[in-house]
Amino acid sequence: MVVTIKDVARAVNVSVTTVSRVLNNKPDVSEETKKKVKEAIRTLGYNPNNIARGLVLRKTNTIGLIIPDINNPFFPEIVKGIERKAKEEGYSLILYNTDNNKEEEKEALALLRSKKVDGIILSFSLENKEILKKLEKEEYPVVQIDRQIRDSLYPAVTIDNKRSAYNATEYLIKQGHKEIGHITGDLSTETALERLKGFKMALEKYGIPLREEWILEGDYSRGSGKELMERIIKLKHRPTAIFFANDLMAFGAYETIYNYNYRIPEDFSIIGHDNIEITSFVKPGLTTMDQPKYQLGAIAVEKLINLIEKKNDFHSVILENELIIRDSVKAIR
Amino acid sequence: MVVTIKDVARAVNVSVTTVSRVLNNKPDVSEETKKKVKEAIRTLGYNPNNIARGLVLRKTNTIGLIIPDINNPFFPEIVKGIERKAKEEGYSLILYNTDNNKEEEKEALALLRSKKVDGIILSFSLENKEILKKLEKEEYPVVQIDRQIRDSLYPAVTIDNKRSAYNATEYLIKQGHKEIGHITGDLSTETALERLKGFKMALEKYGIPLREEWILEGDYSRGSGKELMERIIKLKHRPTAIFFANDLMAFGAYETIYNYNYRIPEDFSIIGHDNIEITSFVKPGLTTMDQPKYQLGAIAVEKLINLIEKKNDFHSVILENELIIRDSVKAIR
DNA sequence: CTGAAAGCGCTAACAA
DNA sequence: TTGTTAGCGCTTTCAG
Repeated sequence: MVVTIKDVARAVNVSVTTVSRVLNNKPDVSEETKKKVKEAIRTLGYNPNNIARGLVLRKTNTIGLIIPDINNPFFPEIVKGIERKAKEEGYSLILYNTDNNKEEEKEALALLRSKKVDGIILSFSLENKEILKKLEKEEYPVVQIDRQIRDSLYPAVTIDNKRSAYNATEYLIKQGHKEIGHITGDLSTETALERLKGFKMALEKYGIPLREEWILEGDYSRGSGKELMERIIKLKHRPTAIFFANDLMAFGAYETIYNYNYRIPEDFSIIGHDNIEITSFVKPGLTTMDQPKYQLGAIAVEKLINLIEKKNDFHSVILENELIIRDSVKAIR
Repeated sequence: MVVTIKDVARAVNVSVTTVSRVLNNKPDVSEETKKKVKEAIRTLGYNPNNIARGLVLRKTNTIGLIIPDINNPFFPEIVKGIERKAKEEGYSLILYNTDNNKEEEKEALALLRSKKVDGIILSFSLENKEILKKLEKEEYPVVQIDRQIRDSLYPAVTIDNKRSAYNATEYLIKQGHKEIGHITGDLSTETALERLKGFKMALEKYGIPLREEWILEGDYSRGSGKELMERIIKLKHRPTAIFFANDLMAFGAYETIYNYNYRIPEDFSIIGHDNIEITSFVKPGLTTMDQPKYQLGAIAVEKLINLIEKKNDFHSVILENELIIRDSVKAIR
């Protein structure tokens, strides 16, 4: 049988209130009883039932996390930042993986709510923006991470994706490329949309014509990078450089390129996005836009806790990110 | 204000009991009231409070997961298997990352228990075996994954690590290598110990002398692989092949080897362990022992649920795993 | 088919 | 400094 607060009260011959008081370090309890209670707690091996406590306090000290794909190396680092910070602040983490499925997103949300998590950090696709609107009305604490839905008032913790894509593309241009393609992310995410915009902006800025057949929609998966790269290789007229909306797709492209016996960067210059760890130990090293992943996670937790504590901090935060130059882009004249 | 079961009861003018009954699909409630109740639930936007339910039912439908490092690509796949299967079975997942810290392991356990999770899946270091013994006495449902503590009665879901290491080493030998090193994992884990045993067994079986200076203890991190490879390179007499206890350390070694301008596999043959996704897109592709990661996770959930449901299934399961041959091992005569 | 009452383990006024 | 009481939102006897 599991030991409850009653058992320890009985053991020491005090009321449960008193035990509760020492449990929560409240004042107004004599040193002596405090000592006795603590003793009993230890000998009985009492472990407080946080779920009962949660019921009365309306606080579970748990936050929910909904992410698209824990298998995409971009996310584990974010998760780590979230987990670490959350633990530090006394929160546990309930994790849901949606596989980019809109229905799963909804379900996860409902589940998390019925578990009465104190707040939720999520990375949603645009299709579920209505749901966020509803949550807003209830003032349910939510912070968006990586993927922002702009219609929502909920704060987001992201980088400036448009600018980041602009910088990536500009780098290609400054290396002398004039024929540049872009494999986008899943265009039902704001992130992919923004990166596409940034890409186009850069082309326009430098007066480089945009060719629709060089802009292909991927879904952030390695497989889609692989496939789409094949489409590009089969084109009669091919770009000399390609900006991939994430590193994983870029690696998919590596495979295809090698399969066709082409070389990087001699035949195709490749630039990625996210700077996931493996970019550095692939050959050639992938030039990419870094993202402060761990920080993204940690800051999201801070923002969420502010919301939970009614500090009404609805400002989004945009973190700086920089270009990491490695060896996958060739300078041409 | 959040809407409770009382609110819907009041709205339909029935008792909370009745509402509870339709919530849980119990019989003995007329079609008509059922309809009305459901209607009210929808219009009021009622979301059951699972935490209150958990209090009375003594069941949270939540399981805890304690893993060493979500950033090590080996784990996200496991987590995915766990998350998926858990969701399928109606459970949520609380995640704790320990960074291989023994104290964090303990804390996570205590926290999870006070959150009254129905069971726990964990990957622990040997140092905490006493704690597991204690849990056993309380019949707390626990399943071990990847890392097994043999003193514990709790079932483990793993591969046969000794055999796996044996096979890896044997492969090296059959490719003609006679001077073979081994970078172990953190030797406070059973997994690393077993792999070391398997390595030694293979050498012995084939009458190959074991050289202590070629056996170095790592900690499963890329950094340690990098460092230890450097130690090996600085040796006067160097092995021609090295078995790394996991792929991540092998990749660390790749770096060092390239930094010293050596080549793989010409100068060093490398074999890893785990077959994390990136092994295939690194050059040269890393030859390694596969692990059925997703399955490991899914099966652990099954076992845990059996335990939770008192099916008293304490048998460990050992999954098959195979050698994946790529290009990091050279055949020599 | 329906409801009243008790209780899950805990905290928080309020009294004493 | 301590205890009594009520109640968090729900399920479950037990009666009707």
